Amino acid sequence: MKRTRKRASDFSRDEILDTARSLFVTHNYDAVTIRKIAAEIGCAPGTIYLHFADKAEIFGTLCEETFSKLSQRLAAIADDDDDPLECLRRAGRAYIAFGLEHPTHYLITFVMAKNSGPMEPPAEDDQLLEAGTRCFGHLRRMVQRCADEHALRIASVDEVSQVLWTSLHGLVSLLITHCGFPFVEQSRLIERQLDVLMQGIRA
Amino acid sequence: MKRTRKRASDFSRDEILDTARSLFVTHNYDAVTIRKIAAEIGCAPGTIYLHFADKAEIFGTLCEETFSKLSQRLAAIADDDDDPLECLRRAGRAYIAFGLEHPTHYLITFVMAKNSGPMEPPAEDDQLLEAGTRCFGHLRRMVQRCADEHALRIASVDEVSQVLWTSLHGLVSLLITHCGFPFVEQSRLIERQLDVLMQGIRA
DNA sequence: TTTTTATACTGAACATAGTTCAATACACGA
DNA sequence: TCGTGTATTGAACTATGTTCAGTATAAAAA
Repeated sequence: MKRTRKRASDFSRDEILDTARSLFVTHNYDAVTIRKIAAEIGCAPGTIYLHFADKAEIFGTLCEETFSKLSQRLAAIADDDDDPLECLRRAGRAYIAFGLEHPTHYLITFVMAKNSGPMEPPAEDDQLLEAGTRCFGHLRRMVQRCADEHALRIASVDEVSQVLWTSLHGLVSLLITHCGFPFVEQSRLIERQLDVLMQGIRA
Repeated sequence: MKRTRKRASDFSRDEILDTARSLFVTHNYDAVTIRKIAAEIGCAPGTIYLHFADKAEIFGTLCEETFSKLSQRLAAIADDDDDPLECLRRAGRAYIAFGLEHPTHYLITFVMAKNSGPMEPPAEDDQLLEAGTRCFGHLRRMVQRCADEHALRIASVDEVSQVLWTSLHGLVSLLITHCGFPFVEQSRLIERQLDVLMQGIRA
């Protein structure tokens, strides 16, 4: 015999992910508890661990899933044949919008990054970082196209890509976490940031 | 009688802060436990709470203290009579260096920001945010000087200041947490970031 | 139909957090 | 020496992630 599926209550991996995803919209990482997920879907805490090694794996899976959507958006923009500099600006805008739409996912992937702190082992959360690096790949590809058309002041595609990414990330993460700070009106700040960055890299 | 000081072991506020500070250098926020601090200085966990309301207050105090140093550094740079754009660049460099020197303090103040997550109340950690906003004040003052000398492309001092801050913050926080990412050589990336930002804001 | 068996599931228990508080120890004035 | 007020204790409370011996169940076997 190989399979003994189909029980009255069969708690699937997807059911856990769905519940976690919905709790995620209104609660942050610490507030979404294994016990709360279990209670929500009506199973015991231990059941969760039949499908996931630990809490991080649950949220890592959700992040991967969410960032695939960002990856698609960026890919679509990168495939446009518009002015590459204009593509880059649109990609930046899309990146920021995405972060603001999925604040918890964004924070978990890019700022918590588990073990975040000095002196910790590199962690190498291959699974978790993959989503991010894939997105970065699209960004880098767009920068490359700008470089190919001699539209950049700076020769190194890596340097430009990383400067853009870190700058966009700073804006997104501060807009998400520091709601208290008296930022200027959000969309204006975003456009200004894009202005400065584009002006800073163009030839 | 008013004071019955001087016991065999008098656990002072400073002793707690000193211990926490030293643990901080090699451990992140979660790893520095109330019980570990207590064990280190040889008192009971409860003793800590005679001096601090909770764990956040301990680390908030340390952050405030640390960021006062940054504030001083920035103030010194801001008071220079050099070319204001050059001051700004030096300030950016100092800000980044500071973050890399005090990674845990930096993360706690600017990325964790307790309650960080969507839908949480603004928190308004006046005490904790004060350090940061004071530093931002120096930055803003420098930007103002650039504006006074018509050295900026963009009229709004607030917009420029915030764009600079968020961009610098993005670089610092990613360099601290994402040690795994294949960044280009660190000092080169930092200078490129400053290049792009300066080029992006100058008239 | 009854028995066996592999597996999904349970939920109490473990380790570790932050935090509280009744009980205790102690220094010092009387 | 005693009494008093305070500094200190450490067990206990709640809550977390995680584990695992035990239980229930559905399918295969008899």
